[in-house]
Amino acid sequence: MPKTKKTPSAKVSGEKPAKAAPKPAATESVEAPKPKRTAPPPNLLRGMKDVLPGEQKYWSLIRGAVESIASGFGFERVDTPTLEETSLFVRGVGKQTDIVEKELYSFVDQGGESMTLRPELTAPLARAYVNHGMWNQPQPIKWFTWGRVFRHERPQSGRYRQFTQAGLDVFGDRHPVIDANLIFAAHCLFKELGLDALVLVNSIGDAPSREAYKNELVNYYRSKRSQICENCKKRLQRNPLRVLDCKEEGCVAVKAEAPQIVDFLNEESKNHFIRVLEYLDELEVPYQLQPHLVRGLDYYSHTVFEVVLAADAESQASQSALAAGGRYDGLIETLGGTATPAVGFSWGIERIILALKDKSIPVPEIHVPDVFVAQLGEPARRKTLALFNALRKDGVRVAESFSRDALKQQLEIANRLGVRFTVILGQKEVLDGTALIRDMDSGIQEIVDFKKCAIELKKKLAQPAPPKVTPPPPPEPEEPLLAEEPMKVDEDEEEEGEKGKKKKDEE
RNA sequence: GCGGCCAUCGUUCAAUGGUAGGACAGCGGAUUGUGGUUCCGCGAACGAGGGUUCAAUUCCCUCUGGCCGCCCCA
Repeated sequence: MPKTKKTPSAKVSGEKPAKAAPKPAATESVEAPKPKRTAPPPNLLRGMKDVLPGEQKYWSLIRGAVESIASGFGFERVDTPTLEETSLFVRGVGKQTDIVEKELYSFVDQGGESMTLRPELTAPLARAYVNHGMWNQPQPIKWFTWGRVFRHERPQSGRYRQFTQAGLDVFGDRHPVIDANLIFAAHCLFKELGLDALVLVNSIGDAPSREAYKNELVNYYRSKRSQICENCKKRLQRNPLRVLDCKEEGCVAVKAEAPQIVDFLNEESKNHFIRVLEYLDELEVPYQLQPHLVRGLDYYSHTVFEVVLAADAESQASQSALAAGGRYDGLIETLGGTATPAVGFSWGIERIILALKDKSIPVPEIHVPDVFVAQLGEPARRKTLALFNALRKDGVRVAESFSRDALKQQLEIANRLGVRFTVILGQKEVLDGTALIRDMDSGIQEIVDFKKCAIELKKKLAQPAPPKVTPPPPPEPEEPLLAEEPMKVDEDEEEEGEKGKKKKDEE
């Protein structure tokens, strides 16, 4: 059975048969050209992502969890503008940092002012604290914020140019218990989401301690100069702490013997750190000391931490931090406020979503309607319109397909949506002043008074849904852990399949 | 910013220097007002621009975008 019958006329005339038309249209004119695109569609900007409806369940799950943690721990929501004066980040985050040096989305507006799409949430929050004289309020100030941030980096998975952070920050309290409880809050989210997470923690002390350590570190690395990479030699001059992040073989070896900052903390800094760890023990937060953990932003002091998946703790994966933060006691003063201690962190929402997907954590669907209203015929359609709105106002999650005529299609949609009940209104029901309530699971239909329809439905919905007898089909088979299987076998098989098909076609 | 790999219907996977094929999803049918199964049909793609060629989706270059590593970071 040949798939395409070529009409002789088409062959003779040499015209392009516009695909294999089911009806022989040989005599018809074929000139109707394929509709051509007038202009290529605009592209999504590099490193940006659309969040389509299918993704929303992740966002709403995390948003809900984050909000409940924030309010549970006593944080109040604050939203700052996406756009800030460029100088805020130069002063706050630090001129020397990569974020400010090469990743800023900055531009000059029509008024000639240099402004920047915020690359992080902490500096704007600190600015708000200063601008509104928050030190006049009872301390500590505990703020929760959620927003998009922008960094012009080379995108890859877990790294976008626009991404979302949610942050918790405490201003005006230097007590170590604050640090510990905040770390606990950061970890809480992962626990609630079912992700096995681990806190990596370190202290970089106060400024004098840090200076002393930097000197010693530089001295040590200079003594090993022959063993370290070119990059690290540069780093020693520019930003010495960064050498500890280097993954070059030689540098890793040198790092193993390198002095650790804890040994350079002055009494006060050390004491603070020890007490943070004690409180973490008390809170039973799974943490790991990382003597070489440093942060890239200038404003950090004392406690610094990251939250990673327990599975990633060893692998040192570069995009593995799902949340990170620390203490920044000097920032408020740097921005012109009265010296105010502060500590905070941010969750990286996109990375958490990736982790959720990666671990195949089940995420509840959103927007699942309970009831579908179906209609047959124009009079019924009119009544359905009103019924739909009555149910909606009553708080019933209800769906429709007003424009369809065939009941069959409407039931198909109702089925796909997964509603528990479908209300059917037809010619007959309209005349009788009744409605049909169909239980989509059992297929049992009940005739009810149209006016009592809403009440009846609410009564039914109040009862718990019976457990589904047929379990949903198992999700896609797990990817084989061993991906070393040679693929050639499959190819051969497919080739044979192709041949077989061709043979059939020839017959 | 640097290096490597890649780019085909909405998704996914093919094939090809000369008509781009399947699967899934979508849409529409299988007689009057009943979904989940089945059967049939339809619409749907070579990222953009240049070059080589009689002819480019295929070869070459540039751009754009994606993935991975580095820098750095959530």
